[in-house]
Amino acid sequence: MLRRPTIKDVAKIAGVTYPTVSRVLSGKPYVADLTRERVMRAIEDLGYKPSAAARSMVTQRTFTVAMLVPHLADANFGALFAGAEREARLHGYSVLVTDYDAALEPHGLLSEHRVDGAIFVEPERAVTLEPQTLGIPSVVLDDVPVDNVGGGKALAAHLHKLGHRRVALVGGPPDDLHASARLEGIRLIYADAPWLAGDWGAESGCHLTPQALALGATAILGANDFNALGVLRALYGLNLNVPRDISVTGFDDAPLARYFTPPLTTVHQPLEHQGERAVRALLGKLEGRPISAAPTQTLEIVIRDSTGPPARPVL
Amino acid sequence: MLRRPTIKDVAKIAGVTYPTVSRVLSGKPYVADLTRERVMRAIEDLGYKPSAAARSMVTQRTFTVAMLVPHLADANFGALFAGAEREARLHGYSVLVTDYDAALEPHGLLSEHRVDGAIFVEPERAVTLEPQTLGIPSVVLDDVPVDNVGGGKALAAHLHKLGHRRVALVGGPPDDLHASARLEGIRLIYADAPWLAGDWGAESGCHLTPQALALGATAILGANDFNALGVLRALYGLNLNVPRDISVTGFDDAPLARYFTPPLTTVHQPLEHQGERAVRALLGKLEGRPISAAPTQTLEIVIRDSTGPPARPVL
DNA sequence: AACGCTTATCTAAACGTTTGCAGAACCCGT
DNA sequence: ACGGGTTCTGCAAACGTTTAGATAAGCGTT
Repeated sequence: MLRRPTIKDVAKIAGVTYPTVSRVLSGKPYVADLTRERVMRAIEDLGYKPSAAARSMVTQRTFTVAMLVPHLADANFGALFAGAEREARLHGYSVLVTDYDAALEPHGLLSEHRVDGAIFVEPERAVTLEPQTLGIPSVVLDDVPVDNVGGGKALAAHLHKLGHRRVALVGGPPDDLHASARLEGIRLIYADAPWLAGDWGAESGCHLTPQALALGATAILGANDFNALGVLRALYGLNLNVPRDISVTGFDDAPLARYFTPPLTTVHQPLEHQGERAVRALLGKLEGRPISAAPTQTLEIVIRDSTGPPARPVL
Repeated sequence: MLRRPTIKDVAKIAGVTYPTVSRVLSGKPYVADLTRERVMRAIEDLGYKPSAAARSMVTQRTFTVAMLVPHLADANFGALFAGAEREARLHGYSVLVTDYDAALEPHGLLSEHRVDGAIFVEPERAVTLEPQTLGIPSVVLDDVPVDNVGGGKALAAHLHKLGHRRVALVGGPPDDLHASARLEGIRLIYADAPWLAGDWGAESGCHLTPQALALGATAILGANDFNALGVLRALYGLNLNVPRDISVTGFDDAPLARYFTPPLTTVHQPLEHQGERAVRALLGKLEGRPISAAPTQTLEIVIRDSTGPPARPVL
């Protein structure tokens, strides 16, 4: 294998000049049917594939957007990507996933005009480099806002109706916007609900559980489903039954949540839809379309087996 | 904003010609210290970022490799990516993650010389398009083989020692190589162990559990941790206690596995390491280095609380 | 038979880099 | 003063496309 075939090789075989081939490839009008056919054949025969690099040299576009996730390691962004990918494809774009940190490296995605725009999955990081540092348009997932407050409230209301009088929020980084919003919603019902912050991992939920119990909580709300899993784990270790002795809830409705022991009551996050909308917003920016502020999306609570009446009902 | 600064703009400001700037950027020798300094300053001032497209036009390389995962949606490849990314960065490459299907689209990663090589995470798909269809070097994750057979055997041996006489493998696609290898290992101990195949999801483990029970199994081996989670869920629904009434094992040691109820006995998969080695193998191919066949890597069993002696010991 | 339209193709310039080669300037020993 | 190294910098070609503008051919009107 010496060299990859170029548009010129195709042209030579088809007996035309190379701009004609270009026209065929981009589906431009004014190409004779016969010519088009010959060109197609040549392309096929040679196994020619256009060079994205050359194309984007002249068009100054890559038709690619980046999706920056916090740590790629643990994330839960599968559905998010699926939605984003589909929407992007619909408009002739493709989506690349990377780590924040990797993307910012000297040769990273964002540093060398490799993508036309970026989607930041976590708002916190985005702001610190948003202004002009980042030379390309970007959107934060939260530009498509979801009603975390409402979700928290729904969960709290559910527990309150079951008879719980004292609950605690466990997990989530102390300065995180989502976690804070969820707490805010909870406090709409339980004004003095304590928050034992940590991070988004199961470990966090696990080791904070004893404290929540010590605070007298009869229901523990995980800041997300993984936190909740940790809580479940700790409770199991303490020989406490869920939901008989204590109730637990999560947040996000991860695909696995319905398989926890017991299946987790949580709030469903329409991640796929969010990914789709984020892409739509980004492409809007890219093509200079005015972006209408997206309406906040309400979140549905999904009740499973991890919640029930408290052990000793107050009434 | 009219135009992004180019190497020529930098050159003008620094008072040199643009090839000199190029030399500075690529750290070539023979650049006067003073000149280098002036150029650096200009780059800084302008906020200049090189164009990857232009660069790869002339070098014919992108210094980027793709990591193709099955469905990106559900996958468990976080650690894998982390390892790959680190190793790649070490050699000046970056890693992009995408979906098989997306990558093969007309404008996908693989179709337009956007990457120098590809890593296929699942062997099955890779072979179907390996030969010359795919115009670039690629490696399959299994080029860095792990001892699935040994892992299965270790699990089986552990159960056997606990006193189990009848076990069943649950989940995993019927034609999957990994799943088959795991079964093979199990049958080294339990020659007639049945396999109730499905897919890799929790759902699969969940609805196949009753059948496994009907077969008289006192221990159920999930083909992976998610399958095992489904099994745990089903058992919970059946009011059976793990491990008192029945034992359960997984495979892979997903980060979450230690937080299952009860914490899952499983086999640890060194994903990070595998990602690292896959990249090393790929870069080897890219740079024409001879690739030494990697030795099969042994897998460690990790024993947690989901396994114990059978309910009615045979002896 | 010359005219204008439409349709099809070609010519040439441009995109932003890297790199081989050819100078230019300097320093050294003669 | 002169040739012969170094060390630095400029010139020009090349990479594979897209796209405006020029040209050519075909055809229906006058």
